[in-house]
Amino acid sequence: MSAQSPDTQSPRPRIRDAEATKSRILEAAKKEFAKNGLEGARVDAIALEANANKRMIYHYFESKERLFQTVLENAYFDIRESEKKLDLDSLDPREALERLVRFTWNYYIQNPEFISLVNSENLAQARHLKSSETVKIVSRRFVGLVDTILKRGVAQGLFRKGVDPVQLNITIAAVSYYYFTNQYTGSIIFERELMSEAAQAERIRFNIETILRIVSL
Amino acid sequence: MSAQSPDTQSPRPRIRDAEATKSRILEAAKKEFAKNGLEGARVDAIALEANANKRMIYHYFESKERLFQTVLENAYFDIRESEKKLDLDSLDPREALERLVRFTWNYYIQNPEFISLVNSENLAQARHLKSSETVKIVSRRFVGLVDTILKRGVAQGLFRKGVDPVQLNITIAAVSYYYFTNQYTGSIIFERELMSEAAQAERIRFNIETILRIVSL
Amino acid sequence: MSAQSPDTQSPRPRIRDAEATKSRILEAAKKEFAKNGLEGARVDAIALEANANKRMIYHYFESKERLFQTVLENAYFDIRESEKKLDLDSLDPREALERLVRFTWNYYIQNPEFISLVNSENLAQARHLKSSETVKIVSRRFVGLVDTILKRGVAQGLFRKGVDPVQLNITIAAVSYYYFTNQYTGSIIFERELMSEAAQAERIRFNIETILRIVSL
Amino acid sequence: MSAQSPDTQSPRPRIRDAEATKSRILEAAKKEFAKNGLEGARVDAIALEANANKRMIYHYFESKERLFQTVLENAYFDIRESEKKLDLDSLDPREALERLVRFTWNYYIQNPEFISLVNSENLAQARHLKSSETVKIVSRRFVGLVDTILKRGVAQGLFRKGVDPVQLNITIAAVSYYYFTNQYTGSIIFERELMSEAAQAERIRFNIETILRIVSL
DNA sequence: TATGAATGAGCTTTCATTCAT
DNA sequence: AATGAATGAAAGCTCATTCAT
Repeated sequence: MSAQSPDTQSPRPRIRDAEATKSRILEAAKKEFAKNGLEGARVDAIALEANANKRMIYHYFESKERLFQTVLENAYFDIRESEKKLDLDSLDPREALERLVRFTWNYYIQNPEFISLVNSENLAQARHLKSSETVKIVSRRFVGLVDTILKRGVAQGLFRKGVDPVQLNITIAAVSYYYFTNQYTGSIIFERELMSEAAQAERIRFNIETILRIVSL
Repeated sequence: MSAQSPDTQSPRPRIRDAEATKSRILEAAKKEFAKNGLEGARVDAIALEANANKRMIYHYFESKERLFQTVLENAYFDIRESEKKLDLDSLDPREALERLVRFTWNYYIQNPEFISLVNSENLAQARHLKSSETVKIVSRRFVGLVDTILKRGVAQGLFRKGVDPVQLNITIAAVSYYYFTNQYTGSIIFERELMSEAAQAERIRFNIETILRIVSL
Repeated sequence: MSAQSPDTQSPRPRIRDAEATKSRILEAAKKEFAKNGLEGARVDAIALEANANKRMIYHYFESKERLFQTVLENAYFDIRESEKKLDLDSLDPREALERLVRFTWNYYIQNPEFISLVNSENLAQARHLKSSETVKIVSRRFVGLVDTILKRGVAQGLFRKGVDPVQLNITIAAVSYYYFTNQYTGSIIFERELMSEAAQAERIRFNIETILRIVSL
Repeated sequence: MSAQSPDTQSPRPRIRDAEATKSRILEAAKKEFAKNGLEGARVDAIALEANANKRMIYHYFESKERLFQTVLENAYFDIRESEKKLDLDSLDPREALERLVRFTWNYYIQNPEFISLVNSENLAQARHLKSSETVKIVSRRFVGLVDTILKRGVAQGLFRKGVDPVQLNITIAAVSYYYFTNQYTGSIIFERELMSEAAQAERIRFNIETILRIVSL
């Protein structure tokens, strides 16, 4: 049981490292919540996957609900951090939009938990996000992104006037998000494999076309 | 919904009417599953709401999982039935698309459970839909709808060629669906009331514009 | 459901025949109780197997417990009736014993439920038999059987004196009964197929030998 | 039975001792299964009797069925352990057989659950034993016991040749086992008190006689 | 006589959480 | 910091039995 000698190299470090334990728990929790939803997730499963003790979860995160909140906040924080690195201001407005659409798509691909977590939070009517200051702060920055691109496009005579940046923002998310979140039912309804490489490439192209047509003169 | 006479709210329908009981259970289950997800839904709560006995649920539907499947099949059946009544073929292709976008929006408004159920099913990786023949059959009809409109539009020189009807179909759903399913987190992220009458009207307009621009020459 | 027209010949007679229904229920109950024990037996399963309505069971037999009692009484009645037909008094005492041993064996083979029912009743500490007059009456006759054979054997100088007929009776039953009731665990413990034709023949021979040795001079 | 000190009956053993808890559960389960059978046994009753939490039962034993399996394996293990201590090889073959018959009898008297558990397992068609390696191993040793005695008896000119040790083994068990398992119905059928001290002594004598007559020249 | 609908009590099992060390 | 033992509440589900026709 406790046969770890302290100085030999252990494959899975039981070293008393609070930060490491916390982050292992968070990683495991993200997976479990994404896979099974808030209600479906099992604290036991998280502890097992995190190679941690169940008691630790309560020690660090107080409750399952709070753990979910932390996972969710981190998820929002991460996506906003990634967006910051896009450097859209240096690009031609049309290319900036295209890059943003591609980025959104790729982010969902590489972080499939994100969508699932957001769905869970919406099922819970965003009750965890409501009390989260962090999320509100990082979100503000993000909404400004599209607004800037639109204004630059209009100034350069490339885009039409009057496009609401929030509506556009929502639509950029929607055309990718929906495709992923509904991939399982969609594959059945449309009797088509929606997640093959080819199908994905086609969808990205379609989405870029859609967004550019929205802003075009 | 059910055959209750409207002015006498029967306190305890001990009437021995299997069909009525079944449909009360289904109605209650739809609500509960929509509100709390598949895992979060409580069989007790369904029985209570249906003014039925828990035992009856198992008698008629075998298990919670099967009950969910039935609810889901009915939901798909209902939306497809409503679409059938749209009579789009008699309209100008542009008007037909507009009506379809509006219909989709209104259906989600009037049947908020639909989105929630579909989300739950996707969390479950569509395992209930997979074994459902009913859904596959009713879906086939529906996919043809947009295809017909597109072809008519192209023939009349109103729409460009080469628009994939499945992609368009998905996009029509996406721009409405996403708005609803993410209304709670969205309201926080965008710091804007997304479900007010005005906000809704604006979104519908934006969506119609989006869809028409996709097909325009 | 109730589409039986009264005058056409129906494959499974739904004719209102109380005796037939009762006996179908009894037959089904015997099987179910034998297979699953008193607790393990399911009233539903009995009704299904009997091609009868569950309500009928309660109509005719009052409760599951009383149904079990009736089944058990019948089982005892049947075995005693069969024994009566053996006509042992006309045989040589040794042959009479042999026939009795063979009969016991064969009865268990042909009525495997008997053993199982008796086991169930013993688990219930014979609480159903206690109140049964029928069983006490038919049993009395039976105990006399062996006593008569023994006396005849002693009189003819074939058997030794002083063998207790009750002990012998018990032993005759024991050497067969145990073999059957423990056939499943026995096959594992002894790593031997106990129920093959050859194994059975061998056991019968051994049992006859055992019983005859008990009484021999 | 367990490690409770004899004079202080501890009202609520909240001691955090996994082994003790497990063995209390096993002891209680043995009683409950013996009394009510596999189906009739109540997990609640076991928890109560074990002075443990119902949750602990599932923690340690996974399911009611597995708990039964463990109880059963232990029961077989215990009887075989006791037999090992008999030291039959040092005795005269006839005395060895007598001792074995007496031992069997006494073991059933002192461990009345054993018979009941075995009966339950046979009702279940030995499905728990099938997957138990432990039982198969301990059984092998036991079967050799009688074989050795028989061979020694034949070598010394005391027993006849050709007696199958397995048949003898079964018969030794049968004449005691049947008496106990059928004590309740037997007392009614034979209208005789079968479990009095005198009745028992008489039965033991009869059984020893029976077994010795089987092997005698 | 016969039946399908309905039920309350209670079953096994699961879960998030807390206790003791 | 870390852990295994323990628990109350409640979940899904099953059962013998009764009701209404």
